[in-house]
Amino acid sequence: MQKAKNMAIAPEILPDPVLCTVDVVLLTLHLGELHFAVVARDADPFRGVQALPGGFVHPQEDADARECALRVLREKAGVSGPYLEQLSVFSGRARDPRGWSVSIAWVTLVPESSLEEAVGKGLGLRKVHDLGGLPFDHADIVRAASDRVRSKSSYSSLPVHLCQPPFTLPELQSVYESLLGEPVNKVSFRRKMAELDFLEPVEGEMQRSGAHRPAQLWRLKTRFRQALSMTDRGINSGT
Amino acid sequence: MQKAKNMAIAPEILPDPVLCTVDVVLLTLHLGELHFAVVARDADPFRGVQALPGGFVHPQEDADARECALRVLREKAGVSGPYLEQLSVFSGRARDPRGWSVSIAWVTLVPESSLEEAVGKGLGLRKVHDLGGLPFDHADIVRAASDRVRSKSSYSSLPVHLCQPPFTLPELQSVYESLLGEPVNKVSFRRKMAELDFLEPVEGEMQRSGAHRPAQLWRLKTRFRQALSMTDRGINSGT
DNA sequence: CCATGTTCTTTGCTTTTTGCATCTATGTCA
DNA sequence: TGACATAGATGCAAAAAGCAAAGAACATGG
Repeated sequence: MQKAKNMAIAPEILPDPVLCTVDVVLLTLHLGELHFAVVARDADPFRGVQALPGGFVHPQEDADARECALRVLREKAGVSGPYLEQLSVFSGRARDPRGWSVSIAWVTLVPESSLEEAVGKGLGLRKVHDLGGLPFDHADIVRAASDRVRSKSSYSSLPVHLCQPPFTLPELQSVYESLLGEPVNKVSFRRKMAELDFLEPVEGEMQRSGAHRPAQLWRLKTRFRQALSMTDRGINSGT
Repeated sequence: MQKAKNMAIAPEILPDPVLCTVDVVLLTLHLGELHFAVVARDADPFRGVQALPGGFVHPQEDADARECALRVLREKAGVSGPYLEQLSVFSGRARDPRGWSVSIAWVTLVPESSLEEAVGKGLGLRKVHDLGGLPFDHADIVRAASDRVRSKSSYSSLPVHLCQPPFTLPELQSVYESLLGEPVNKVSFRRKMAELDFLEPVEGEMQRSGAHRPAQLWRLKTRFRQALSMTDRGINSGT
């Protein structure tokens, strides 16, 4: 039993309780636009309202907050083993009517195809600029996640997690362009991918796209599934 | 009274308690090396051991976690109004013998001169690579803070907070070089500062350095006291 | 079975940015 | 007043990024 090992806290210094929760901004690209996942809340406050997938930390189940976020993702979105990074903590007495609370917010990026099943079961997708009606400070959280992802997109491998492997370089480029909001020079893009060195070719080429030269297929090198590859010079606009 | 307004939580879904604390990595430059501040813990566990300044969140006093971090800085290090940014959350059941805990970790950068009084009153300074004997996971926290600051140094105004204004460009350059761990080309550095555009000249020049041309004095523009100025291309090595 | 269209990929420049050496400016001090 | 030291500017060389256009590889239709 865990409690038996715990050290007692003198009652006079025992702090007032703080609600400790986790919220996940699950991002994906749908029709070339960044979307985040919402689920209907199953309890008050805001029962039935669409909100970020989240919940209380369960000290018995969760070894740490990352495990908690992964559990939430698994239970509410059917997602396992995604790229997951800590965003920020949102805290204070004003954000939750139940009292002083802490939300440990996480961002995760997945290809749209990995959400198909969950979307059939009630998971919702909303554009990251469509923030109306969100409870608590979830609008702030989504904004922060979107800003973080967009700013990291210009100098890292982050956007690759929105692509279902194997994928082609033109496909990946269009993902980068969606996040950056502007076209990218093709040659510069390929030079940058070579420099970042997080892709490896997959044998066999794709041809389904029709009457033209087939493209090489690529996938993420395994050592970059959690760690990002970064460069000190970003990608700029193009043609 | 705050409690009166709070919404009740049904007992069956009330989560187990989580200890909610704040820890601050207070960084400064001493003799050209990055140091962090430690204070002797005033309670068990680890009473008397040198640790990061920190403490429990006080829901009555602190409006949010940032306010809590500022309070800790004020009470334990005599620092007010510094540049302060959230680092990360360190959490889990293993990091604190009292139970499942969350530490919201913050980084702050101050000029050495602003710590003189607190150092006289028992605040300690240790090199960021000297992590022996720290309690909890404070070594991990300091490492994360040091990594964050070093990596942001190459493309942002962050290091300026280690300089007591007014300062000269050569002084600021040597601060950047200390953080980057390598010399920086003088012309590139000045071009980058001009591009980042976070400095404004102070009338009057310094001459105390002796038998040579005096240098222009500068200070941080007020709008960059909390927000950083960033560029998409970093500073590289130089002569 | 070859010409045509389409997109992927590479190549050869032009333009921009960065790095380096040097030159000038402006003070102190003997 | 001239030697010295560091601040700051300037001009050129090297490197990187951007752009246009050529070449490659396929499907399709005459």
